[in-house]
Amino acid sequence: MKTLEGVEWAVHACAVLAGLAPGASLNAAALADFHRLPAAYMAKHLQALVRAGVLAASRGGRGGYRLARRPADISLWDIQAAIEGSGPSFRCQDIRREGPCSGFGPSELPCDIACAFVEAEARYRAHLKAISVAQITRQVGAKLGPEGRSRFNDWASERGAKPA
Amino acid sequence: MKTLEGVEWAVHACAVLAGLAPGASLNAAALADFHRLPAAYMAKHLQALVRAGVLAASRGGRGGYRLARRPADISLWDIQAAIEGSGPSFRCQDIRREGPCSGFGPSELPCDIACAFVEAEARYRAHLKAISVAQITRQVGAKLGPEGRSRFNDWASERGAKPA
DNA sequence: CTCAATTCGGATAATTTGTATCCGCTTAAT
DNA sequence: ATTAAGCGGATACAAATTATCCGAATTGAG
Repeated sequence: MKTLEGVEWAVHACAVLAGLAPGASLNAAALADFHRLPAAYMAKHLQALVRAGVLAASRGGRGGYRLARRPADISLWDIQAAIEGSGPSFRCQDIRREGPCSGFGPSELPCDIACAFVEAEARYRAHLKAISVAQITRQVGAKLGPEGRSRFNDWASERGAKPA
Repeated sequence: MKTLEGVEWAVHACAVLAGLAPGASLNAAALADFHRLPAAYMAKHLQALVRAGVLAASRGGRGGYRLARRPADISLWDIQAAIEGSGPSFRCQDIRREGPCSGFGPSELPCDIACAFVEAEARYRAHLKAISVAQITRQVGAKLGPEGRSRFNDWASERGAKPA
């Protein structure tokens, strides 16, 4: 039950993109460098976000990554699912089917233990689904203050992306 | 974000113990054999449950594991925490501290991204905390039916544990 | 009271998973 | 044509998970 650190990277990357002008893009090297992360590995996560439909990529000179839809329509769950997969965390092995009591009671009925964990996960996901990248970017931007936001815009311009 | 399979084993083991007479115990070999699981590895998980105060162990001949408190007072979260630890799943690396915008805004304030994930985890845990081993055992027992419950009691007796 | 059987407990090995990098290929702008 | 950039696969490396073994402690019988 550990969240992969790639999820943290991916959310931060999406938050940066959401802080640019709508439709603006940055390449993998820039997104990695903003947080001083290894570019090669960050690129792999960005590819996963593209496969999941969270980001869109443009190849060739002056290419890069941009959000595939509006920041308000991208949830934290979308990002986590892109990196870790959307399958259940609790994978019921149905060990109840083995042993002296197997065969008693309808085996079609779901395992009560698995149900409990699946429901708990549903609540986890529901909370992340309710939080958008737009919200995150707004909160982070507010904490940065005017000077920090200005610094961010300068950085984006240097990297060839149009600031918000 | 994968739940360790040991959690499933541990919950099933606790559910079995909760189906016995109050205070009755079973050894690691018996608890593993009930679901046809490797005894040596099951024993390791049972030890973790003891360290967490969920189970109590007795050594020597006729020893074994028993619930450390009433089934109604043991939650699924207690068991998961015993196996996986109670620390947060999302471990914020504070990567926001690096890069061109570091130092802007009060660094003492928590990272909004980490907060969102921590809150989602809290909802996950809250649901598991609300479900007791007693509930699980009741549901599983109901599904087993009279014949299945009788089979379970016979098995427990063979293994030297007093049935409920 | 000793001895042997039993059982837990910690240390140890094997396997899988996650982390990270590199290279060839395709694509697009200049 | 040349350069910039993403894409996918192959490949090391590190860490966590899975699994097993052997010693220490306890009980009960003789």
